[in-house]
Amino acid sequence: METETSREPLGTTDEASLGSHVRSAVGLLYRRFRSERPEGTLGDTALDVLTWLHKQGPRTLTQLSEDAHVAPASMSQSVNRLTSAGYANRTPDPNDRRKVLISTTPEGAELAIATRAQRNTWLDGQLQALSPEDQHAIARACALLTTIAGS
Amino acid sequence: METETSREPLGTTDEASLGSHVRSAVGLLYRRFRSERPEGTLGDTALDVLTWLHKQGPRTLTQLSEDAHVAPASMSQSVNRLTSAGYANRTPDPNDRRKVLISTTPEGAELAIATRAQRNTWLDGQLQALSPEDQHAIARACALLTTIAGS
DNA sequence: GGCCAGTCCTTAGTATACCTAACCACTGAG
DNA sequence: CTCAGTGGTTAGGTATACTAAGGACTGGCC
Repeated sequence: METETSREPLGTTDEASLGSHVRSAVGLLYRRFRSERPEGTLGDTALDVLTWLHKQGPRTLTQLSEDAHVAPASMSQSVNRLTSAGYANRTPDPNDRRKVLISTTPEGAELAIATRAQRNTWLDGQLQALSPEDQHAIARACALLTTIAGS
Repeated sequence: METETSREPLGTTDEASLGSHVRSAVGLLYRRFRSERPEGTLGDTALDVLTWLHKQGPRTLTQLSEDAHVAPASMSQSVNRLTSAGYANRTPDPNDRRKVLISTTPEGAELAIATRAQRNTWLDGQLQALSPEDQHAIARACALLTTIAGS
């Protein structure tokens, strides 16, 4: 199975490094995912936030902004959209009232699950058509790249 | 869902499908890449366009919009930014004057190469620290996912 | 007690990038 | 020459991000 290695062994080709491929693939996928989004629904960031909250429980705004790699002010806006749509709540932290704990409402949790499932239908279908080895490669790449993104 | 390969090392929960992991990794990487962007420079889309033009030669606006999976109107705006910055030209197609051929200027081509190299420094550094197998997995995943995104 | 630096969050203003809808400009068929 | 279809553009709106500026609270120090 050296067929793929011969294509891109990192840095052999002039400018087409592995990083370039990763970057363009990410851009393409991101736009593709966005185009799947039905109108009138939450954006990708807002939905991600909802999912994190659902999985990890209440988080402070700063924690969320670090999770998403965005500035706190940006996250505050995203949370605004969620709260004004009734999908999340802000609760002052009783121990440190500078902090605000953000949590999902029941509707928010439900929406997070439902929307993710719906949006992943197409992608999962495509992925399941791949060979187990290919799926494994993708799973591995995701884990690796997630780590890199968080570093 | 239960028929997934048992070596799935990612989430243990049933809802954490491979598609979910791909999606969240893509979102994370996208935001990470964006945060690397120095201010006053071109956005990701504009830069991608410049790179495609450099590699493939002149393209019509509709072709570009299909490449990027965006609406023609959106691409028109992105091209506007490029042309007003002097990095691309619009040329009416002599055979069909409804069409507009978009091409890079020399400055645009140069910028595309330079900026990509600069932006990929960090990512390539991270990637080269990985084992060859991991790099291979990522290269394979990129190829697979690029195909999926384009389908 | 009261002051003050630092932390956490918010609001305001700006920019990128995407969308739909509406609208020209041109082509090719009749 | 009219008209339907194609290719592009502009207008208006949304989502997301940033920086800058400020309010609210905490904890240490006088």
